Amino acid sequence: MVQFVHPSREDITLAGVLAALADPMRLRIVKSLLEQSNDCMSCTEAMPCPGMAKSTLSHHFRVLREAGLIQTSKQGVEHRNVVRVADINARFPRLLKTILGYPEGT
Amino acid sequence: MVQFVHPSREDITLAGVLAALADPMRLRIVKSLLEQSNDCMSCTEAMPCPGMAKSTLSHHFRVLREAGLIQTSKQGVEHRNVVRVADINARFPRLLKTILGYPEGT
DNA sequence: TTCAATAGTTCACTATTACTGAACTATTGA
DNA sequence: TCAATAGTTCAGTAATAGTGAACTATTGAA
Repeated sequence: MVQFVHPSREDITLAGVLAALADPMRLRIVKSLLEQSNDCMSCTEAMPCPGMAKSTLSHHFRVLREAGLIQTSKQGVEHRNVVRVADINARFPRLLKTILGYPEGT
Repeated sequence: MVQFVHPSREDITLAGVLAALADPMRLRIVKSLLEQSNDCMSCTEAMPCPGMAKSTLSHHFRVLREAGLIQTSKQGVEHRNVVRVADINARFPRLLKTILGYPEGT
């Protein structure tokens, strides 16, 4: 049985969030998730580039999860991921909106 | 003769800036620099914690410099560092103010 | 029930990056 | 010219990232 590690809201650190977002792949994953109507996607749906290895993708999701940026829950055979918008906004107001507002590839 | 590498404004990347700030030491260095009246300090003046090795400090300044966050110029025997506020604000509006606005240790 | 397919994780290995002591360069002042 | 100061560079170790291979868990079909 797989158990996911999700830090509580107060354990989310600025350094952790910045480090997690300081990677183009992960930034794109978070953007993809937020562009969904329900903010919810499986890991492969949110894959930033086609050829990427499954284990690499899994690694990026784990980094985002352990930084407190996303919440992962198992639904059937796939994992549904949601950005923890409320938690991040409570802890670091305007941070998400600011960082994700810049155009792709900057 | 020591030559410093400073990226031009358009070469400053979001990932680079976030990675540079995703370290408590470097975040404190940038905060220190901005709290100065002239935003200008030598490396040792901006040292985030007393016992830190000189080479580690130098390393952190280099990361900040190569990310485009600070500009370093030699004045006499010491190096004066300035935060490139205009460049960062032009490239990533509100980013600096947002990130540096959170209380210490978050 | 059993077997195959799918989604994702974990392991193990290599490759890159970070930290720091030691040695070095450059400037100033005695 | 010599010593002191500020900081860099080098080299070695420690930590972190990327990925193929093997594994777990769920679903659906024979």
